[in-house]
Formats: sequence, structure tokens, C-alpha cells
Amino acid sequence: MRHQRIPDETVRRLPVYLRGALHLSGRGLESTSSQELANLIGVEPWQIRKDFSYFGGFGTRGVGYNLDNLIRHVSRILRLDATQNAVLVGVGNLGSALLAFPGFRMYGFEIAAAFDIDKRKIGRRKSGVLIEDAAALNRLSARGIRLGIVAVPEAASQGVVDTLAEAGVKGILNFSPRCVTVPRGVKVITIDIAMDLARLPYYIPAGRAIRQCV
Amino acid sequence: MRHQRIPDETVRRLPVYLRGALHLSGRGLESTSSQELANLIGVEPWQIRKDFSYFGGFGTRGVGYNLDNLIRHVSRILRLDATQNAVLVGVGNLGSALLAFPGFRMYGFEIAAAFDIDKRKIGRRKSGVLIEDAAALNRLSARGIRLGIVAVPEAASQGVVDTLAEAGVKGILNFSPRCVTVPRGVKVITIDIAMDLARLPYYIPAGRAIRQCV
DNA sequence: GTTTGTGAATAGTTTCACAGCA
DNA sequence: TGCTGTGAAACTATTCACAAAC
Repeated sequence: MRHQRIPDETVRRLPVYLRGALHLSGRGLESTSSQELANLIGVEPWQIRKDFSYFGGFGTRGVGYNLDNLIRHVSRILRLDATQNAVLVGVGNLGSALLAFPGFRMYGFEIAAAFDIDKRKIGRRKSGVLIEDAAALNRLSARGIRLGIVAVPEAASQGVVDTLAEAGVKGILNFSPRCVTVPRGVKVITIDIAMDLARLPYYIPAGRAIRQCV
Repeated sequence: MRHQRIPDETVRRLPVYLRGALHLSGRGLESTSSQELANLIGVEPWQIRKDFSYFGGFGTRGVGYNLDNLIRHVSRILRLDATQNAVLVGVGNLGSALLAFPGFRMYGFEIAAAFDIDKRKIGRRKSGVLIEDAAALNRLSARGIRLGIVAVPEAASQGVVDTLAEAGVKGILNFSPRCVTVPRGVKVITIDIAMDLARLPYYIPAGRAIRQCV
């Protein structure tokens, strides 16, 4: 049913399905089933079928899903069917790791520009990307980059986000643990590493571990 | 109502509230209201009150929340009231950034050990932490570390997770985009950076929110 | 026979509105 | 009066069971 609201949770899972499909396709498979894909990525088969059904379904009953077809459809929905250029702001420890991070390419992402305020870094290259002066960020708009990755200290994040938004960036992946305000039409996704670690102890039973009897 | 099931979403938000409370306390404030805290972190006041109500509520009607009291309660619930030692496995680009990452300390985390398989790194120090031989990971159990951070290449993650679980680690923050299997009693939280970026383009044409934190 | 696609049932979460207390 | 705490209502998401299609 194409004319239905898509649950946010479904959108969150689509990249997982895409990765699984790419993985199976890379192993030489031509097609898969909701059961096989579910086993691979650790969800339930009906969840996959339900999620796909919001977009009309990509499979063939009694047969399964053709992988090329599946990959094409999901990529299109996520708008990952063409290379997406991104700009990185903040080439510190985390930013440098992101420049070297191999995982972006699989989805068609390319870090096309990097900015920092540290004069010692400006003009150098990291992982093949030239580090430019963050003071020149406002001239970014000419390059038509619509995605930004923000890896600056907490205190600087709001300013960077403002500048990116003015430069035409429409989507921001924010690694700063600060709630940022953006204009309408700009979407922010925050990754807060410390916060994810912080809820881990909650789930761990208190006290010393009992010896495991297997 | 102390004897009620706590929603996962509530647990996910508790570290956000804790950070907000620590921030206000650091600014010298003695107390706050659900309204003030909500404005700071970008949620609605009733969400905060509802979440706190699952634990009986920490406030005073007509007055608000005493910050010390709030911080003490939330820290206790999350088991962050004593220093939590963690072990890092994989001191590559991302692992090194995590060693240098200042955000863990606020919640009382301490990276107490680091392991890698690269002979050139073993024996050296990064951000003050000695890098040990990953082959010796099985001797970790003597140190009583219950939290692990896994920042190894995708193909190695399951093996590392297995070894950590055998060594008594009960909670794992996993940066590998691979579904891992763990024994009962071990909790895994996965941070998949590329996947969070991958759902950003979906929202770009129709984006609308003004204040966003997640 | 097999596997998808989907309405209906169930479960979980957010939002509301106001009672309860300082 | 002001702000918290909370049951009830509204909303959202997951799970089920089976009809439909190959």
C-alpha cells in the first residue's frame, strides 16, 4: 500500500535490510527469502515482510525476493541510488576515524570535503581528503553538498550546524551530545556514543557473575 | 509505581535526563522543573514526568526537582553511581578516538584496558592506556571488568564478543555492523554509524522538525 | 508445496487532562 | 497559585494467522 504513512521504525530498519541484501548478493546469491534475510540480520521474517509491504512488496509469492530487485527498490526509497556527497566538520580524533571509516562507501556515501579550525591541520590531507579552513564553510553552498557530518566539540556544534544549514545542507549526522536547533527542512540524526554506553549497566544484573554451567 | 515494567524507551532517555541534570547542576542551579529540563534537552515536560513516575517520581509537587536528588536517583537506576571499568578491543582509528573521547567520564566510565592484535601497537600507550595483546584477552576475567567496547573489523567481531563473554563481560557496546550472538545474560548495544547516515537522505525532501535530538 | 503480503489482534509508547500536594 | 505524578485515551508498532500467488 503505497499511500500509507511509513513508520519511522520501518525506515530505521531499511538500511539493515539493504546491507543484508548486499551481503547475500556479494556471496553470489540471486535471490533470498524473508526467512534467510531475517536469520542473517537477526530480526523476524514477518517484520521484514510487513516493512516491505508498506512500499507495495518487492517479492514473488512462493519464491522469495530477487536480490537485485530488492537492492534497487530499497536503495531508491532511501535515495541511496546515486552517490551522496557529504561534508565533515571537525577533523579531531573522531573526525579522522570517520574519514578513514570504510563503512560509508557501501551505501554510496563519499566524504567530499573536510573542515577544521586548527591551522596546523588546514591544507593537509587525511585519508585523501583535503582539510579546509572552517572559516570558509559559508562558501560551501556552491558545491551542492546536502549532507553534513559534525564531529566538533559540544560547545561548537550549534554554530557549525547553523552554518551548514545556511550553506544548503539538508541532513546532518551529529556526534555532539548537545540538542541542536535547525531550520525547517533540515533533518538531524544524533549519535551519542557515551549515552549508548550509559544505558548498558542498567541491563546488567547486579553483583558478581555466577559461574556459567553449560 | 516501582513494581511496573519499565519501557525500554524510558531507559533510553534516562541518560539524556542525567546529562541535562548534570549540566544544570554544573551551572550552579540547585533545582529545576520538568519544563526547564525539557527545554534544555528537547523533549516534552510530560514525557520527563511520566518517565520519572515509573520509578516513583523524584520531585516535589509545586516546586520541582532538586538536582542533587535527581542526579543521585537516576545514577543509581542506571548503575552509574560507582565507576564502571570498561575494556576496549580494537585500537584502530575508531578505537583510538574512543580512548581519547572525553564523554565517557561524565557518566563515570573508565577505559581500564585496551587490546589489539597488531604487534606494533602492543606494549605502547594511547591516551594513557596500555595496549595489550588480544591473544591474552581470555586472562581478562581476573580483573573483574564487566563492560566491553568492541571496535574491530566486522569479520572479527563475533570472535571478540565470544571471548569477552567468556571472560565475564556482561555488557558490550559494539561498533561493528554485524549481528552478533551472545549467551544469555549478556547485553549488546550496537552503534552502526553508516546505517544512521544511510537513513538521512530519506528524510531530506520532506523534512520538517524544528528541534531535534534523535 | 512454498513464500509473500496484509488485515486484525496484541503490545507498547506517547499524550492528555487533571487530581494531589507544597 | 504552581508543578508534579498518574490513570485514561490516543497513537504507534509488533505479532499473528491466513488468504493470495507462484
